[in-house]
Amino acid sequence: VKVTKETVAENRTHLVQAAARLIREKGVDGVGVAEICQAAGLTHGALYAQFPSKEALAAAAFDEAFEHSFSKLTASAQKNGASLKSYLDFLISARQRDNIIGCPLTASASDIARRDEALSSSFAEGFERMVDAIEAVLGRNNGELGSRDRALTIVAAEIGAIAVARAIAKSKPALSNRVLTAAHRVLGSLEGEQAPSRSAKRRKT
Amino acid sequence: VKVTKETVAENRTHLVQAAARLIREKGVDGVGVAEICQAAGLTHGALYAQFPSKEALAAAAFDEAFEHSFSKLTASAQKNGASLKSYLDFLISARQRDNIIGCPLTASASDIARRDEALSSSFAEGFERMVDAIEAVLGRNNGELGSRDRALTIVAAEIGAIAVARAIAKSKPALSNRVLTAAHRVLGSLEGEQAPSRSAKRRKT
DNA sequence: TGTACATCAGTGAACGCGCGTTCACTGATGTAC
DNA sequence: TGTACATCAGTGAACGCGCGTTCACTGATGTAC
Repeated sequence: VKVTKETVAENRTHLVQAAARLIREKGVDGVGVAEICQAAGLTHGALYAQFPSKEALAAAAFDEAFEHSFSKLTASAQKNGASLKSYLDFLISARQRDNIIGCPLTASASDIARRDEALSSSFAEGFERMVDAIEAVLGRNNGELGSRDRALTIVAAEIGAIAVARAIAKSKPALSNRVLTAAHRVLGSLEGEQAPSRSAKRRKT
Repeated sequence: VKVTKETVAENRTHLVQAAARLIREKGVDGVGVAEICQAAGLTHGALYAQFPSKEALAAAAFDEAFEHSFSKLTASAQKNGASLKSYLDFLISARQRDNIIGCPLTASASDIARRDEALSSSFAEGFERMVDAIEAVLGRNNGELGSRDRALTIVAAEIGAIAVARAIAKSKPALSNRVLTAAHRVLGSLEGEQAPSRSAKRRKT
């Protein structure tokens, strides 16, 4: 049944969004194409009119999920002043841990290493964007630690903290919460002192 | 073919070790029972004389891998003085990233959340042991951050750093290395100052 | 604007395949005597 | 110690199942005239 161009685009969007949600929830191997297509309101055969394979859909879903998550992050952080604390409030929280359609970085970190290079590239790009965003709100000095090193560590640590918190949520919920609050507090301490801004310097002289 | 009790025990060990290696490498879903049994020198049917299911073997493999990895960690760290740096040298390195039979915490963090509670418990136990080991070598004071919070964060961050380094190794090897060195340096800064020991106090008075 | 028809997104049955698991069978082990 | 036999770890064919993918077909769309 041929459909309008509009419908084609809508169907593709539904497909990608359904894939993003289900893959985040169950993993790439944990969800079938039939289930994804059904969630998108289509039959499983329809997928192959839009994508050459399940893996290609997964890559598109990953990009989509990252875009969505990143825009929510920056919106939330900027509303609250774009400080390191505002980012951490969003990223390291029970809400993020329990969120079905949360950040794809945290959902599939250890999965990615075993998949196509396309997914590795997607992941790396998303990771770098996140690191850039964090670095932008860090002070320049923190002992001998540069802002880039701290930003890289904060993002990697956030990913680890959420992954751990999710992994142990079933068996040790209290410890899971503790990991989140500890990581939030400790990573927050890496903000560093802001080097005097140019306007502040000018005021002094 | 009935075999001696010794052989039974050996076969079981081979089975668990092969499973630990292959699951770490390919993930629980990425490796089949036939492949595991073949690697252990058995046919696939033999598994069910020892374990009720693949998932049960996976749990045993996880415990085994953790035990093995933890004993190597403590041995290596104690040889080098059991400081935070000696732990980080072992845990956050290219060697650890590329190691096939590395720490199971890092291999399957994001996998665990989607599996049985048995695996979640195993993971939580391993995580806590690691946190205890790290906390034992931390100084008591580091600004307002308690040693428990810092230890929890260091282990979670280590897991995240290795997961990220593995995920992006294929597409951005330089960035992968940078994540490791950054995490090593920044987490090392969380060691904290040692509160004066009792003997030192006594010397003062 | 109205008509004829080529296009192609979507359908759903069917495909081969590999999976985890089962089971009748084998034959050396380990035990009872 | 020697013999008879029950045990059961291991074998490998077979099972049902769900997977990703293919394909002949459908029928509304969108275009050519």
